[in-house]
Amino acid sequence: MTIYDISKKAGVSIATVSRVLNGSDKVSPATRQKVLDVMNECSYTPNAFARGLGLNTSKTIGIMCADSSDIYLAKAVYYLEQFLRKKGYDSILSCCGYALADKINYMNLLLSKKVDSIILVGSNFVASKDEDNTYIRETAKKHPVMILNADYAADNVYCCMCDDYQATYSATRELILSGRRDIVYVYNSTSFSGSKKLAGYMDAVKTHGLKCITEYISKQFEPSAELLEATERLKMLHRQGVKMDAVVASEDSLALGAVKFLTRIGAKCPEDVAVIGYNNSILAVSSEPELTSIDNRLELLCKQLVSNVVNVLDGNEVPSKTIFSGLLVKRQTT
Amino acid sequence: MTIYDISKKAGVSIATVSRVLNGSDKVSPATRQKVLDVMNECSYTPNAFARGLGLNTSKTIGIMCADSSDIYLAKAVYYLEQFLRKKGYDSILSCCGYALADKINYMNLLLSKKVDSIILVGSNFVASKDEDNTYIRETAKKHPVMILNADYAADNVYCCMCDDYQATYSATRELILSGRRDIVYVYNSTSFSGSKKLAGYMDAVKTHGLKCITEYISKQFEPSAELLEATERLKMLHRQGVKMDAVVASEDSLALGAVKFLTRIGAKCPEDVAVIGYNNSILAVSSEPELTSIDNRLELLCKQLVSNVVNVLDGNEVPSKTIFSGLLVKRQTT
DNA sequence: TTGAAAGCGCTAACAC
DNA sequence: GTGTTAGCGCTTTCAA
Repeated sequence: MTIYDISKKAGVSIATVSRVLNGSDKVSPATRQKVLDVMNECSYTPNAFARGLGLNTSKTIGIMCADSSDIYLAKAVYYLEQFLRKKGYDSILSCCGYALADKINYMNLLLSKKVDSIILVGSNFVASKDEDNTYIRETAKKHPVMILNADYAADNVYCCMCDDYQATYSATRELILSGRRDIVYVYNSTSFSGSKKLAGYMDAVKTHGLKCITEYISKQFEPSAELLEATERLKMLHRQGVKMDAVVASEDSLALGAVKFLTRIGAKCPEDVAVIGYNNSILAVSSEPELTSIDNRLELLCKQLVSNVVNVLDGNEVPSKTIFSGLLVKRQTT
Repeated sequence: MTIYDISKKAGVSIATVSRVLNGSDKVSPATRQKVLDVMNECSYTPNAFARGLGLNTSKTIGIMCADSSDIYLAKAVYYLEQFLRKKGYDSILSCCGYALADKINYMNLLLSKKVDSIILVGSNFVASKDEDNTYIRETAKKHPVMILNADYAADNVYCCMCDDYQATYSATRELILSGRRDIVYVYNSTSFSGSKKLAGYMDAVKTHGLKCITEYISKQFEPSAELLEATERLKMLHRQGVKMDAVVASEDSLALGAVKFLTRIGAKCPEDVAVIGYNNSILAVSSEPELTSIDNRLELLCKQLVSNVVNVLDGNEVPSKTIFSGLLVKRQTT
């Protein structure tokens, strides 16, 4: 069923059908209704290829993320898809892992599908060596690139992020002000936002004349493995006689690892040791005791980001960076 | 950069360029190389719209799920995307919620994008009233429909599922054989797989002359809310004097609710009460004690499903149903 | 082995 | 308000 069939049945030209299709106001109500009726009757749907071929736009946005099964990224993808759809855009998802070569590869694939823009979900897309970001700049020459949770300055690149530095700084400071002195920081990422969080912790601790105790746990495929690893590492620290009365973690899963560690050694949380996680995910609530966690406003970020893409594509002026503050959600571990 | 530009630069016709593009063997090696060189030099990528317009196929699969932020569904989407990409297909994601009207709506949107097939993730797509499944049958007339975790028999519909009935039956029976007598079942879904699980529990309990104690918790937007609700419900049951020495749950989150309940009332797990969850998600490991959980072989299911779509699209014969057995992963709560 | 040309379904500029 | 027509970039007969 094509525009030609409809035009024939309705006794009008294909141009008129097209006008009705695109809501042009240069069609008389009577004609419009006639065409609409025929369309309905035939349950006609326009062919996206033909339209795309002419317009060179697909009303489709490419979403790239390393791993959409990660609780946090999954939530981001979900919000993005929802908001985009409300604005009339479809989303093509591409999970590209953490390797640069794959990122480039998958990005090209997406581009060949004629997406109107690309959203990079997660700070792992921005490398510290700037030459590794060439693929972003290249793509941005043709299509706007939106980045969630990373800071990258380049033409036609727009970032939405949470102030992870400030959030971690404040949370750590709050622990200190409530009398904690030996605060361990457990983290699993050195990405842009990863290092911001780390810096927030370090500055807070140093400013108050305390010392940094950090444990780095390398990224593993299963987050549950990282959780268990965190438990083990803290146990080791404990065995070595390292004192601690608080743990701040860069992810809820790691914070749960800390809670598990405390249970294992029979320490009380929060009386003996306080724990703060990050992301305010379901893990925070599932824990016993429930986890105090930093909420980095994912929904807000996604909403803003989508509003930004749409604006950019409509040719409007859009800020190159949008920054929200994090929120400390207090529960039982502090 | 189009096929015309390339043909001009290479001094051949567009037909030849097209042949090279599609790996036809009716091109002389010399010509092929010449064309390939020009393509490389210009870093040419074919236009997906133009190709799609001619061929009426997009090498793209539509993935529909109610909510991709659900831990389980997110994982499924992830696996599907990965496996599809390996086979050269892209995925358009569509999160359509639980309302029938939206399902239909979003499915039409996907179809207008000319996806080659549609994958329905989760048994909530199959309604018990068969008239509500008309949209599936209609779509299947034109495109193969693949369903993950539900059983629906119709032309051109292919299902991959886990034997949820058997898995729950076996798990419950194992509890009974180890001496448990008062087994509570907590669930939050009456979808196809939801009712299979329920039936598995009920049959196991009845077969052994024990009585059913079930608690239904209605679906809520935040899984953490369901978790807390489970805790409350069990507390109420407990206050009413209902005896229980085991809890089987239809989801890990609900099982964690049970664990939380036990902690709250000071009961020991598994000594006083055993707990079994479902999905073997990260929640199972994050819990303290760690949760025994039924693994419903998601990765395997997704792999099989993708292999099935590809085969159907290639015109090969494919079984209409593929069923895997669940796996009880024993941890500390039993 | 190669080329010419028709056609896929739609949009938009232009003419009436 | 409505119709005619020229593309958009590719695949695929059909001829050569």
